[in-house]
Amino acid sequence: MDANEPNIESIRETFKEFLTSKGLRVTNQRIAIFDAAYGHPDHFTAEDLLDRAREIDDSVSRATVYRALPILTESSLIREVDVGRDYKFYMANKNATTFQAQVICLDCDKIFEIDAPFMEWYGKTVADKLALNVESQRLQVTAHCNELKAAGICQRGGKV
Amino acid sequence: MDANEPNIESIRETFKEFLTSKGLRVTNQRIAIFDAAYGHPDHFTAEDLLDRAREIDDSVSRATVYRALPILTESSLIREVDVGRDYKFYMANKNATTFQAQVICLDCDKIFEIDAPFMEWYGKTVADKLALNVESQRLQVTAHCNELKAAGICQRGGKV
DNA sequence: CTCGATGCAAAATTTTTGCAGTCCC
DNA sequence: GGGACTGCAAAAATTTTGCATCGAG
Repeated sequence: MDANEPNIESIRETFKEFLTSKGLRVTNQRIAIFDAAYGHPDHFTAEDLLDRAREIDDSVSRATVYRALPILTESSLIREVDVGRDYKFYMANKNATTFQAQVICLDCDKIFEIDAPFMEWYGKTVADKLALNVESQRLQVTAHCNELKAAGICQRGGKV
Repeated sequence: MDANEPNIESIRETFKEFLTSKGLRVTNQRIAIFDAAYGHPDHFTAEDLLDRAREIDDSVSRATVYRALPILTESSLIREVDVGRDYKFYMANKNATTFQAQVICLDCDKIFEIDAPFMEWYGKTVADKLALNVESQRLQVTAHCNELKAAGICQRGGKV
């Protein structure tokens, strides 16, 4: 945790303002889902989120989680991370200023976020060359970390 | 179609040899599925492939298609292209020598393959810096082609 | 009050699997 | 002839949807 990142209370207010500005209602369930998402330090699935949200408000249903996820994504407060599994991952959009790529470890099955600032250049290049309006980009690396695995520490700490 | 690309007959033989070398059997269904895949000029889904394979051999079942896809992928004769939809795409692995990225057009909903040779450098960089064995990489750009759309020709020809 | 939001359960969708019969080698 | 392969249908697994009810504004 970074000491100078905005605290959850102020981000929660931002979320409420986002809902109101879109003409959506501020419900207990939506707040519980937001809190669950922001309390999660890692990537999470819809099902993970449901479990956590229910610890906060046990009336939260699966359907509501699935209906809240696009809203949270649109607000940019969470980010969808699709690494090609059957289900999608999400994560709280903590203050990352540069493009994030994912490293998916085939040994420990974890997803790590790494900076890939050159992707901003790449997006511009593609946009110019092909006359496109780039909407989003995705860069993923699937890899083995054999040495680490051998040492029993495939599980890397926060920063890769 | 490129005139000097290997013809389907010789690639089919390669596939048969691959099956044999793996101790797998050369069945009519597998050959029909192979032919259907290689006869498809574009990206296709499992369901597309089933339809086409059934035109060749109507005994082909959905289960066999799903069971054949990993084999074809492992043989490198087809390539999996996952762009984050509910279902996966595949395509015949025609002679591409450099890394291929995908451009997904939000207007015409098509997938275009483009060369991204710098990804080979990127893979090496990641491998070195993080002590990983890179297994695969994925680079995708989602975009609008508004100008083209306005002109009614969002549908770009073969080469982007 | 009003109408958006919710919970529940059923549906939808793609992919996988169990099993009895088939056919490649 | 033996065992890998196949088709069929049921199962899995995640996400979506219809509908009656609830509750935010």
